[in-house]
Amino acid sequence: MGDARFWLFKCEPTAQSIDDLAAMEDQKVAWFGVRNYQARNYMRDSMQQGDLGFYYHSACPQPGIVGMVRVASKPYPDPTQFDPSSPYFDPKASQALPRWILVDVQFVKKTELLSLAQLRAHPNLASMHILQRGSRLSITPVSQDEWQIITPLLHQTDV
DNA sequence: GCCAACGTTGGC
DNA sequence: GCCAACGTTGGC
Repeated sequence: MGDARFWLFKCEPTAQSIDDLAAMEDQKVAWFGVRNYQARNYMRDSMQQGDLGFYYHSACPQPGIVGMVRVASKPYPDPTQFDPSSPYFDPKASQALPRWILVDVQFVKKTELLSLAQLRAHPNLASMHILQRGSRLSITPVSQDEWQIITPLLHQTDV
């Protein structure tokens, strides 16, 4: 703890693209709907306000990194778990014993697509979590080495 | 649309 | 506690 950490946030662009995030109030959104314990634990136990992350578009024609984001809150209960009308409602969760914890994620910048194929092609990124066979976690840690390899490959978009 | 990989559920 | 069945993810 204490050291800066880096993350990768996966999201389907049909659900919430990097442009959608940039268009939100304060360019910030609660990362609701995570229902995987490991991903939850990262948010609850390991993330710190100010940590940086990559924004990754998945399950789409061009999967890959499309921008940079920042952890913009401390962990707090995901409100959708208490909402019976939400698809993320969890009847086993209560206000006293919330089960699902999230953080706010804030837009930092949009970049040109750094595709999954490009990531795979890089010899020094082979151990990246996202590149492992069968990797499905929606939130994964990124090592400092990986961060320093990838950030220079992210090019500014002309907007 | 296919299918491999993974997490969860529930019977026993 | 085991494990088969099932649902979901996500690249291709």
